Amino acid sequence: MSSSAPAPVSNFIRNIIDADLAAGKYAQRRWGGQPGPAGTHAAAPQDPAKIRTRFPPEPNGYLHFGHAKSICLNFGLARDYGGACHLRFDDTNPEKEEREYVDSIVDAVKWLGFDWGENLYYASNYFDWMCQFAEYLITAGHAYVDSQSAEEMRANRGTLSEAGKDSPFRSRSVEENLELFRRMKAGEFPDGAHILRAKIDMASPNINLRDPAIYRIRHATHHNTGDKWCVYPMYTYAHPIEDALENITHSICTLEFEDQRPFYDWVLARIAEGGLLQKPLPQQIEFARLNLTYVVLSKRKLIQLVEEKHVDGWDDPRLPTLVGGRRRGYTPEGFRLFTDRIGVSKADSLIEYTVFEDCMREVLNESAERRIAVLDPLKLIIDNYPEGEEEECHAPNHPLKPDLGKRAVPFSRELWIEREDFQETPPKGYHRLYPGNTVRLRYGFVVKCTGCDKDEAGNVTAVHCEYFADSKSGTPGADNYKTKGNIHWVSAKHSYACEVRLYDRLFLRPNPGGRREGDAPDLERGFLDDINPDSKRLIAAQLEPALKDAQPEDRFQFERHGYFVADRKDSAPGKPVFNRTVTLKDSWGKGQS
RNA sequence: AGGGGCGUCGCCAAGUUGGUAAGGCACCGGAUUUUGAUUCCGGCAUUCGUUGGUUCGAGUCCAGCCGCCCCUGCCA
Repeated sequence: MSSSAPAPVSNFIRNIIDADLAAGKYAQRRWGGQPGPAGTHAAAPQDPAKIRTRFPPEPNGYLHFGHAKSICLNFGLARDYGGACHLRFDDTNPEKEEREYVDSIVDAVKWLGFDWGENLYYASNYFDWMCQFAEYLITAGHAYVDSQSAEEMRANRGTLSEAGKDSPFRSRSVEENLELFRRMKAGEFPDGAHILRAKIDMASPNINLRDPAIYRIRHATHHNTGDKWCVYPMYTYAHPIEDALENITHSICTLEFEDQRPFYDWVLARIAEGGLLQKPLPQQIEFARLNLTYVVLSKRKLIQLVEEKHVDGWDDPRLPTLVGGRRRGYTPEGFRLFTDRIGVSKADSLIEYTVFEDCMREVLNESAERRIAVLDPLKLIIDNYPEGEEEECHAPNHPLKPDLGKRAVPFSRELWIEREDFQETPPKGYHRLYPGNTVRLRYGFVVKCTGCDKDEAGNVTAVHCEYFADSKSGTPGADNYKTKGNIHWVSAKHSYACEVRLYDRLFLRPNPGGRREGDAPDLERGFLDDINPDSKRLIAAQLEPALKDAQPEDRFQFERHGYFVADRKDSAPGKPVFNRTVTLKDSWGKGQS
């Protein structure tokens, strides 16, 4: 929706699409309004979508930042080229997939700001066609039923450097294969008794072409098709068919599927030979998956973090899941900006986490209203301010957007200031509060520090100062006071204590579990070794009164601190709880306060 | 070991038919600034993993070498 999108930079995928479009590759392609084999599109009008891409998650887990890259990529291309992007659940394995995940995936994609319109599909709705195509392949001599055990199959597959051996069942007749496959389908055999395989080449240097499995027996209830089937297609067979049925033009996936592409093409070419699929056939394009420093993105590791309770569930704000990022306060705009900023290529890359954070800062700086919060409160007493008196100061809600107005913040004799804004003996270059120094209380008065109180242990318990009555911000002459320091505060009498969660990176090292300098050659480290024990800190902050009204997911900049969001789960009406999304940049070294 | 990929500034990443290295982030200066934030201006690869070759001319073509990633699930 937002218009100021910069011109997209060229990348290898856009180059392919540009060339395809220039060649008029899809000019004759038709779209029957629903996915289907050649016949369902034949008499239909031209496909209104210039290109079709798809985001095809398997509904067996939560989406993470890596998926966000893929989502933004696929939906972004469709948007830019006047195409369509389908949301398709790749639910070919009945044993691992659940309804709960499809709902969460739908939410996540919507939240990121994308719309698939009518194009929400399930691979499991194509099982009839996949099965017909399988029978066609058998009939054409391109597939056979193998009755070896899984172990035998593995043993006969060969190795990376040695050819495999043909299965003793490889030369069964078409009739026998058809008969067996139909009986498989009818439920006459137990799991694993037989398997349908593509007949390609057991000596292929590409292991994926050594007669890959295409249909296995699984007596299991499927979340969508129930007990209708007891044979299920393998991903490598199903995926190209799903793409073709849906008129996908560019099937974009990650690099590890590169070796699979010859089989992808083989499946489609064989079936198209039977006139069953519309041409041109979809093409698979592979890109490098997202890697981020200080983060783990593998499903296995994320599960472990959750199950072993190193974090508080899948939506823990420290997790790089989309639900976690959402609770953390990261924004959809930020994810989109990030995807654009890092680009897409085939080179393995490792993106610095700060790039991600900077994208969030950039978006939040523009959109978040400002508020005042004292995270580590220290009392400031203005000795020459009349006891019992109070007045209003006025703070702009957004320095970049005066039209957002100002709000009143109460001022009184005793304030809370940030503990780190006072130093009895200041380091060089420090220009906040220290005895003798003059500082402006942001949006309020200029004060001169006169000293501090301490307890027996020597800890500072309160700071004293005197204010200049004619220095109030916004009043004539206030600008005559020049101070280098400018600190925030809240009135002790009017502020309220609130739970704030200060989140920090979950891992202490850029490559969690990676080797460290000086490690013995045989030392194996786990990613859990690098967990940051201090990644979540709960504090009681003092907030300005206006913050009480914050609604779940309202985002603010707490001035001089960073961006915070009212937790969508733990906030109660009138009692929001805040999560720190990301700190402000700080060139003075405050960093992780 | 066989196959498939990748290697351009600290991190990403452009580089259509060979013509003499975009941009972003980071970083370093300087200006503005009631956030040590933001914004703004300026700087930042004689060099494209490496070695040779072809050419008037190569990041772009050829050959060799080096390094990294992926592939031996009835997972996706």
